[in-house]
Amino acid sequence: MKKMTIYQMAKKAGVSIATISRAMNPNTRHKVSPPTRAKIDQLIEKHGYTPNVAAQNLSRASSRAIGVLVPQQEGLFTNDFYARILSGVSDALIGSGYQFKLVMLPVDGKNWEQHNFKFGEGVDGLVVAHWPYFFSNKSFVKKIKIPVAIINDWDKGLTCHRVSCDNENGGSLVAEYLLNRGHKNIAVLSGPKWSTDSHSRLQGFKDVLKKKRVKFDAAQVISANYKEDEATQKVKLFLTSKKKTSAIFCLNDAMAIGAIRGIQELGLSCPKQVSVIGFDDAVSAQWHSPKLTTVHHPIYEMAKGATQILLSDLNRKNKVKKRHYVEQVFPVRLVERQSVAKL
Amino acid sequence: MKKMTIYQMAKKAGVSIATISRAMNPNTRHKVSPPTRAKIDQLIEKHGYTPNVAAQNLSRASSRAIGVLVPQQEGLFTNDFYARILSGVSDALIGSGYQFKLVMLPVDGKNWEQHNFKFGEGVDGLVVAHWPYFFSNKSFVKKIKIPVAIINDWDKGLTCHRVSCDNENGGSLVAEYLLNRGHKNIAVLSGPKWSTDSHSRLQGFKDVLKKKRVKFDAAQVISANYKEDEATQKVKLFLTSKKKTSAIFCLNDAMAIGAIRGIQELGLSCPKQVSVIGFDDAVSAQWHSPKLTTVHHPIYEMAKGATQILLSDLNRKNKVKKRHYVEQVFPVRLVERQSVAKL
DNA sequence: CTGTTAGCGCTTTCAT
DNA sequence: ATGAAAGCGCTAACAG
Repeated sequence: MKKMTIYQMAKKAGVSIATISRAMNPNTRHKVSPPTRAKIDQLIEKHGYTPNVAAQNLSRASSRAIGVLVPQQEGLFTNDFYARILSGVSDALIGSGYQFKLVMLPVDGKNWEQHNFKFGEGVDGLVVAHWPYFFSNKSFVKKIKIPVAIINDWDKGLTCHRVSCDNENGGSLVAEYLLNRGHKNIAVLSGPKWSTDSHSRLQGFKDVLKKKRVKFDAAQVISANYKEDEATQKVKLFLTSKKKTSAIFCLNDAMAIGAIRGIQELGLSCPKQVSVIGFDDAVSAQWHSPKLTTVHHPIYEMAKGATQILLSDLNRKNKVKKRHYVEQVFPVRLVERQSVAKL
Repeated sequence: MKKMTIYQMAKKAGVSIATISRAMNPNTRHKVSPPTRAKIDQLIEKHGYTPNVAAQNLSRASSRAIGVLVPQQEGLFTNDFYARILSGVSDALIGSGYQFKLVMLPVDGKNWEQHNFKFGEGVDGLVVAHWPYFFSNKSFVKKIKIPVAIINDWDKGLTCHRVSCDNENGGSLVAEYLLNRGHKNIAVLSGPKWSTDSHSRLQGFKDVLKKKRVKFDAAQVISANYKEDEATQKVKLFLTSKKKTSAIFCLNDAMAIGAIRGIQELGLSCPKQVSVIGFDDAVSAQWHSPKLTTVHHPIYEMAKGATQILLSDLNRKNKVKKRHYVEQVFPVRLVERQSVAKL
């Protein structure tokens, strides 16, 4: 049983295709007389007619879909962060009439040029959550002809919407919290050098220390890579040389988990002997022992916000108003659990 | 800067639109002479031309996208199960040339008829992971004109592809494991009556008990609803009346977590006094204390398998071969952790 | 309220 | 190797 076309339906109903079209579209449905409407409805039901979406899209010059650009990676959504992003986007889409399309792009830089053309990929707008791609292709934002909203606090001055979170304040909150609990000798497990988030967090952290006149030198930052295992190793190494450290600020939760393991493998207790504080508030953070004190990253809200911004841009498009790019910064908050001791 | 059309590109290149089209398409690209190809490539690059996807889809009568039908629910993908489904689908799609489209449908039965027409929603095939919808609309499988793969072991005899897991064997594994560890007085926290998975698991469980001549009566099954909180309540109630229970088989992990809490709130120890075993192997299961012994549910593999089946169906479509529906059953395995004691 | 008709931008024979 | 032209199925003016 092949799909029916609007022409076939029109013939069966004894009306023109325009009438069928009107009857099918919520906005024009009232323009069809009740009797005709009823007849058409019945026919539609009987034959299970559904309009050809491609034809509609072509005719309307819109796909009524927004895309989410993510890295093409095995098991991507078992990554809590991406799962939260998808939830944010899909929640924002509820009731909007827009569909949700995943646009996956490889993470390695190879052949990205080939993929560029994919940006037209049948979406009216794009939420970008693809770090690697972004970094080597900032200019794509200029090339792409549809509205874009980027999730993160990279460059200013991009011709697109941007949502980010207050990483700097997050770092400050950590510093204040640790200081208040009596910690003076704090080590930092940094993120990869390319991570602007990591830099901002560290900056906010240092600013508070400086303001409070707590000395902090480069030797206290352990350069790491956001990975759990590496954190374990580096922490063990660090702790065996520098005895004085009473707390470690990990620039993400994965490393915090790793750090705790490192501490425990050294036969030390967390938080009794060494406290750990993370950043992100990954779901697993609340289950590990000790439960991780960390800074909540509003990634869900950011994704939702990015989508909403996109949607209102799309709605505004018909109007004459000139486009402007919105930037939204979401607040972070410290979540106190059990991995930081009071000295 | 508006999007260019193939006509504008053709004019600039001094060739016909057919030539542009050929140059853009991998399959026909070799039919264009190298010089022309080069010129076109350069022009495309210069103007950032990308074909209009809707037009392509209409012309090709294919969207090169597969859809995943999921319930429209806030925070859906923070649910581990759905996250794993998405990962499975997107992993299967890597390199396939197909895009991934989320089709979200409300969970309450209202207006589902209105949504029916959405099934044409611009996808070439559909992976169904929408329990509520399925149950009230089994017939949609007949109406829909594209290949469908359903994730679960509902009805046999549906005209679509189906993947499931060996729930019954899962139940058997649990029974054997518990029996081997010396448990005789086992309670069961059942799932909602509509859950065929739950029934199958229980069936497999009972079969083993019967075979081993361990008596089991209806009073030992606590009817519950897959919810954590309810499990806590029911377990506390049950345990205060029936003292003999040494182990509880929970038909999903959420309830297992709840059950453990119930046990602990009663001042009892799990697994020392009461053992608990779950089903699903949710990510959180490995972090709770005690770490949950459970049956691993291959939902990721199922989603991936469903997608692969769909893709090969789609590829086969051109050929003359008659369609046939494939059914694939994935094995489960027991994951031993710390929530079951040896008596 | 309903029908006619001109696109929408591309793919794909069929010629040449 | 290239071009001309016929759709693909629908929407939206426009006319009545």
